[in-house]
Amino acid sequence: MRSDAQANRERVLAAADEVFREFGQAGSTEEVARRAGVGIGTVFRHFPAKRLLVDATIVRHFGLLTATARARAQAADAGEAFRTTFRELVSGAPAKLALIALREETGSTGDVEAAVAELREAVGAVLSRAQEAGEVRPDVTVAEVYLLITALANAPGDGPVVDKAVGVVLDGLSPNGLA
Amino acid sequence: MRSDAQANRERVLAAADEVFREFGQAGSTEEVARRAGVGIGTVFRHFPAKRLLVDATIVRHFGLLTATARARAQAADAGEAFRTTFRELVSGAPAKLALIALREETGSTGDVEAAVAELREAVGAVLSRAQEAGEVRPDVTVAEVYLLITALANAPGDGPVVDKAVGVVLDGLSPNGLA
DNA sequence: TGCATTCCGGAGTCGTCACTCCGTATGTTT
DNA sequence: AAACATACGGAGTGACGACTCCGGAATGCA
Repeated sequence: MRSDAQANRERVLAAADEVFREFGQAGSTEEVARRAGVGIGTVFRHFPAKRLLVDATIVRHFGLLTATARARAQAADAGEAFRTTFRELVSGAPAKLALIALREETGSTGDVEAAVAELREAVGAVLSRAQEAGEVRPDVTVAEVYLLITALANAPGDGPVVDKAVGVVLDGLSPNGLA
Repeated sequence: MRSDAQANRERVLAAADEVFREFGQAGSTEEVARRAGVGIGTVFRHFPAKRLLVDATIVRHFGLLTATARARAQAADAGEAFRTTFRELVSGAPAKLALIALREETGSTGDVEAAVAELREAVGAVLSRAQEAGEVRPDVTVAEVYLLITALANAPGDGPVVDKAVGVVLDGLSPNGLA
């Protein structure tokens, strides 16, 4: 692979991440090309169909999220690790991911499924540790936690309100919150 | 207004509700016409622009939700009223409302804002009563509750998982859950 | 029942977007 | 530096969707 090709591929992916996060699937390929500073032809050379571009963007994004979740898994305080991971995934470092919502509609190649599965697994690991440490109620499963994360991640609203809402949910997940 | 015109208007709105819930804003006007059993011309006669159709659909939908919320406000048990309303709005009778998400993107006429405000107000009433009865922690505001509802309403996932997640959130909202 | 008015239907228009094609440019190899 | 392979750019194509227009049907009133 030629060096300029590789560089362009990166730039396209970065631009796509930006555009899709802003407009969802409705974001046009042309806009992606414009922001990447390349011609449309180049975008299609790398990703022959729009879905492939979307999928690649999602995989890339989820890769980052999985990495941060895995990093937390090593922390000493299991409860704190869980809560931090939860917060990070909701509104955290790699920025808002309206992409999670996109996932649902994409017919998607297996890559996407795999990336999602990996993220779930990483979340599951952090969750299990926290539950074993008695920091999170034992009756919840990864499915529920993951659902709560995606729900909150896609929620519209101002920062402080979201933070507070997340706090409420975390209280509900704590062992004291057991009904 | 002629009687057939009024009947058609209803049918178009019902079809629009269905289509937009299924496809979001991407649902085509033609599909709405098809399901309503009328020609496209008729749809545009009643709603001269697509946004007006979307807005009218949202207003209609929110009207139903507000009505159910208000009905609950009279119930004897304030805590139970709150929890029931919460559940109803998340996954309840008038069906899933991906429409709430739509609201965010629509440039929207004032009607929509008004309908949303009314629903928030109704939720606020139920919430206040529950808080006064000591059934819901006093430090949460309507904004947060409303955000939690919209977040969960748009969450993808199977019924049981959603139910459980809602349960967790309600635990977090209970006075015991206070951190 | 007849007439005026309102409304309906759907073929046609215009713009947009995903995707193609190929002449030109850039990187790589010898 | 020449020659070859690989990429790039962006005008062009086809499909689709919002919206228009008007001939023909309902509807309601006298």
